[in-house]
Amino acid sequence: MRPLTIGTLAKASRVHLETVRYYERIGLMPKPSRTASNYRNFGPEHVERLSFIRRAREIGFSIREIRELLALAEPGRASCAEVQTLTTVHLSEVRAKIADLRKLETILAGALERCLGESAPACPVLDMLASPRPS
Amino acid sequence: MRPLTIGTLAKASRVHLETVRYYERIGLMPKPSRTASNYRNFGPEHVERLSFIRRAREIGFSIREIRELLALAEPGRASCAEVQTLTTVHLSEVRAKIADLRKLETILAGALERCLGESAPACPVLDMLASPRPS
DNA sequence: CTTGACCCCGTAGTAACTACAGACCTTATA
DNA sequence: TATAAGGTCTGTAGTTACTACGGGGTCAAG
Repeated sequence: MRPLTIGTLAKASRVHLETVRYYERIGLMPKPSRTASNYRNFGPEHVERLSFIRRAREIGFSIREIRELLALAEPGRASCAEVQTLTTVHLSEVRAKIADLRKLETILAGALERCLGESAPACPVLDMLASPRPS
Repeated sequence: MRPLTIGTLAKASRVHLETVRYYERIGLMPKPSRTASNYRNFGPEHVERLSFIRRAREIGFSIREIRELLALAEPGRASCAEVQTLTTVHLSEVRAKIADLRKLETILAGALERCLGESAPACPVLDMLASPRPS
């Protein structure tokens, strides 16, 4: 098969082309070999790694966390326990964020409900933002 | 009372001092008057406006949205309907985010559960990230 | 041989701050 | 009055994770 150019790699792993270059710049992806005309030349292992990264991003891991995951995924380092720790931390962050957003949801929905009620002398949303003690 | 310096204003409205300057730079806060020695000199209306902004940020409104809210809050423009629209849009964004995070939560919790199960030949989290079809 | 699609690099822009550096000013204490 | 601590000034750069651009070189098809 043809040498894998950056565009093909990007499509294969469903990562934006410019993002591939970005990942290389920040050292998340290894520098690939180059053709005579200086084009990047990737192999299947790059597709795999890049797809791994994309999936991890989709699950909400940060670049820093992905670096750790990739290190832990190295052969010989099958340290499931450490991966578990990382994932647990991440999960609890996700849960904290959900809890926060649910509070916001309640606040916003409450204000909007008051908008629909008849007894609104002023705008309930603006009131809430203007006064120190929102309902 | 003393002229309200930036530090005092920051404390009173519970906004980081540097953020106050930032808000002024981007035109979210009006430029205050200055003392003879070029210190910013604020009044109670600044505390109010800054607190309004902080509460709106806490509820997750973007700076752009807050600009609109502030414009709508101007006296004479009591356009509750427009505020309601803005808030409704924001609420649906919050709900969408919650839905996304809940999916992540399920995925992460599922992988971790498999970690605890006995039948783990490899790391379930890494497996999930490595294979195109996670369970 | 030309056209269009691809690739190169470096830089700058995005959101919403936060953190300096180096200078000046004010207030409290000795 | 001197000085030391702490507050304020400006402008710039760093943060996260990209995305977009400009100005060029390269490759494959017709």
